[in-house]
Amino acid sequence: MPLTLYDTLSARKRTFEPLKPGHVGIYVCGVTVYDYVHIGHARSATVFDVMVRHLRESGFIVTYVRNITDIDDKIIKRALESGEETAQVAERFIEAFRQDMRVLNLLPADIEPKVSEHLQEIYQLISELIEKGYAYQAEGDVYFSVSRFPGYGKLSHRSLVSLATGASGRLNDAELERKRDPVDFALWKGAKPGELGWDSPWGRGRPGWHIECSAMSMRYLGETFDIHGGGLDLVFPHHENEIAQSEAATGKPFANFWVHNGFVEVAKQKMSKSLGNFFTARECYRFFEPEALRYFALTVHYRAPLNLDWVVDEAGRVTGFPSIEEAERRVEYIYNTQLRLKAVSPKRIREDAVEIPEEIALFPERLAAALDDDLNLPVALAVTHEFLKQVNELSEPAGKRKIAIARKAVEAAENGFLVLGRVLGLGYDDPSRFLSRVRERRAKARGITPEQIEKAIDERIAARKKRDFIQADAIRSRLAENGIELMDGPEGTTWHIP
RNA sequence: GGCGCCGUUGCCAAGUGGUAAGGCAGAGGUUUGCAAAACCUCCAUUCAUCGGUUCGAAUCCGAUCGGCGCCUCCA
Repeated sequence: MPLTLYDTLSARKRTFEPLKPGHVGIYVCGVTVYDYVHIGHARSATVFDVMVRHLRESGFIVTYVRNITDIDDKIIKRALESGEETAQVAERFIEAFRQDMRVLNLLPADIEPKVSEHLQEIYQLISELIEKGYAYQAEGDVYFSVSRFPGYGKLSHRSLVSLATGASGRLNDAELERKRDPVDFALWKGAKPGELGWDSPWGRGRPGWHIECSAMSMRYLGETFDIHGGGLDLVFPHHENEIAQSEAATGKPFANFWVHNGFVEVAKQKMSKSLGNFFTARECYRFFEPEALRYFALTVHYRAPLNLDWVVDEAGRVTGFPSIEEAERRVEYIYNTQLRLKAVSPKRIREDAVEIPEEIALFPERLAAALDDDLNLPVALAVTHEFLKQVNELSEPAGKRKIAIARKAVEAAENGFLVLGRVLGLGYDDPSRFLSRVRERRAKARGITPEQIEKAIDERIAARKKRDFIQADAIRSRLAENGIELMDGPEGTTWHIP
């Protein structure tokens, strides 16, 4: 079944068809590198990561471009504050950005263009717009003349009239004076003496905010490409302006599909840097695994708001994120299920048995079907859960259920885990390593060392051997008081902290 | 003010014309020395409210109430 995606431009779900059969070009607006990635960026990146993974799993050859904006007023401001060079600030946060993406198991983009390396493309695009009469110089600035582009407003579905009323009164007089129309936007901003700048045909300055995405996307994906993505807050003005610039220059449609993800919300409000209500991803990892954040990002539809909650202690310090911790328990379930499958006794596996539970056999196609439906992430998790449940059913330790299971079923389950890791990017780590990392972090948070727990377990094992269950239970309840749960299995006793 | 989105069980969350997925919490059971984990069963005649269209609506239309987003830097 074909992929459908909600397209902001046409304001409806459309069947996705690539411009070039078998190939997909996708451009996602990345970040401006003046600070660390926050939970909202992580969500956005995860959504598009799953989109790319799903497209690849569906057989498309995908060119995934995610830009880095490394020339921007905020970076300049930041550099001024820290006394660094602008490029240093950018470099520092680019490195941090890449690391943050990596720990979230986000596929690297095929091309990660930086503005600072594409000035030539930007000059050329601006020149073309000036030549065609869509842009004009005003002192050292160059502006795009919005009224010259008839389609302006088609992405954000608003009229020029309504925009004009909103724009006037918000701009400073100096800027307003240079603009022929308040809604016009800068393609090139002239640098004041001493300000950071690059020499251009219009003098020293720096590119306006939107032009880089037009220049770089066209450079790598062509004048018209398949999918352009980003956060909902980029619809206007960023993407609206990109369309205007690009289509004015080429006379061709810019992107075929516009896909926008919803926000992470904090107390029902959008998480954003300007509101200051954000948590950076990296500062939260002492409370949960990055993979938990990834799972959390998949629990709601990509266009819907994702509500973040947290708890604080009396001093007002953050002590946890309940929803993400719940997501982490779900990730633990994935890994525990993997371990149970591995622990199935070979004696139970029969070559001649043929029965494969359909939740296992059909998991890959059900997952694909969920994602084909406008990337329905919660349904993808639901079918994943049904798959995992059935794998657990299959893996019930021998001794409890001595029923033979088909080798084909085991293989289908193993394949299911590969698909899960490949498409949703979940359960890709070494199960034991992941699980012990989680429980050791939780033990540490409770001020207990794994050694102390192991020691208590050894004592309990000795008591159990003597069938001294009173003593054994006493040890167990003492641990339970500290939140530690023991599991007695055929392989011995393990512990975990829920 | 303009444009747009949302309101589903105790909580989270799918479903967008054919009679309510999934998770958490809760209840019962299988298993266990007892537990935990795992699995099984149960858990919304009802989808903010009120009207309308339809054989049929959570899903379409209108009104009302409530929440949010964009219109300015923002994933």
